[in-house]
Amino acid sequence: MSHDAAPLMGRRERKKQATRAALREAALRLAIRDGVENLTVERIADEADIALRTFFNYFSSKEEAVVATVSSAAEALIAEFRARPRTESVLRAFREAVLVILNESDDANRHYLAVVRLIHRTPSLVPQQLAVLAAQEKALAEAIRERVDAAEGSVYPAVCASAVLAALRIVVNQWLEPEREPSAALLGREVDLVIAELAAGLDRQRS
Amino acid sequence: MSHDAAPLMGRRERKKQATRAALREAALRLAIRDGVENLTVERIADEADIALRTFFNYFSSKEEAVVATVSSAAEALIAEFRARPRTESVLRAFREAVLVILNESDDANRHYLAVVRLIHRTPSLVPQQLAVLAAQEKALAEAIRERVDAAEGSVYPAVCASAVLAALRIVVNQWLEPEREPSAALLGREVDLVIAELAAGLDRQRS
DNA sequence: TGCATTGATGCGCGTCGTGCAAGTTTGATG
DNA sequence: CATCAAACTTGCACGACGCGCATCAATGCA
Repeated sequence: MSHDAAPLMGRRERKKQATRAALREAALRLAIRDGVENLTVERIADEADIALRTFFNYFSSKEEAVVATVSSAAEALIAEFRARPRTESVLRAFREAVLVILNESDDANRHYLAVVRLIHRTPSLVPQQLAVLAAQEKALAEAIRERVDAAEGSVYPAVCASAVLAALRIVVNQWLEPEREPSAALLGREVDLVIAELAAGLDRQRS
Repeated sequence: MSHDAAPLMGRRERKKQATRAALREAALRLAIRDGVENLTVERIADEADIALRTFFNYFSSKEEAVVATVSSAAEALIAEFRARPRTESVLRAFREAVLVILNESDDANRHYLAVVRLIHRTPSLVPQQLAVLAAQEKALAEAIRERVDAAEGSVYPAVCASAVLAALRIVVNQWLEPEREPSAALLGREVDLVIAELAAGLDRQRS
């Protein structure tokens, strides 16, 4: 998406990013292979050929390293959301952003799905995932606030951001609940449905 | 609300509850006094006069013990929600349940506010809080599903539960952002506003 | 080339979290 | 009431964790 900008960062910054990425990928690979419970920081550091102590300069726990991928995905999603034309409403823009991300199917995307699957079978990672999402909620809320030009004290941006991310998370989780093909089309339909619900309002009565 | 039922639990279960409560309250007290970072499991165990090893029979980390109070509060809220008459719509019933809980102002309530304040000034606890909320989301989603008699595969209950809990969390957080009186009335008004937004739908355009 | 900044690494220490094997309390049974 | 099994508490030990600190190496700049 936005990497290897030549003189944007010097050798220093590039090496940092490389180290971080190496640790992130090593953590994910080992976590998938052996399970998070049979995973030590030392193994991750060895796999990435980084000193044990250095690991903690980048991540404060192995869980953080494993889940770091979803942070990247969320950032990409929010960037896409910001890039949508201002004529689109909030939910519309979000829907389009999700579909764009889904149809990219590059490395980041596959890594993201791998992490989500891993989290799905490793409940102990859920807190970490939620922590990452919560951090991104702030960013998304700010983007929403700008889009609708809401007042400072309004709770709408925060609530909308939270609801929308939660809805996406729920749909994705349900989507990989049974054994399914990685049918992006089906997931896209589910996204449309849930966004329609958010738009229509969440109140209901016994039918 | 529903305690000390005489022969509902034998001495065994009662002692377990007492131990758990003692640890929970000791953890909260020390965390408020010294800050979560200057807090060790050993100190908590000593304060509650429980063996260090025994602590881990109840909680797997000090954070879990500190945040355990919000779990109780959420359970009480959901129980109240379930008790609302079925003629009330989902959001209406939730609003009433929140107001009932807010106006109780018993010990549990004060403890809950204390925990929220603590989390508010201790970002490292947010993941734990979200984990607890996520666990309760399932219960609330099930309650919502029963209320509206939704189908099994529907995402509405989960999305609604998540959105509603997130909205409540956001409102409470914003409510204790500046120095305010513990004015339950003001909080009640904010709850009404945010629930009205959820009911009206979350889509918006630049005005 | 010399120098200041910043990251990488090794070391040490206190804490964490848990398996294991006792000892103790509880509730049930005859 | 005596006895027993299940469940809970506790101490012990051990590996892993997370970080402060000092040191070395790499980088960017004048």
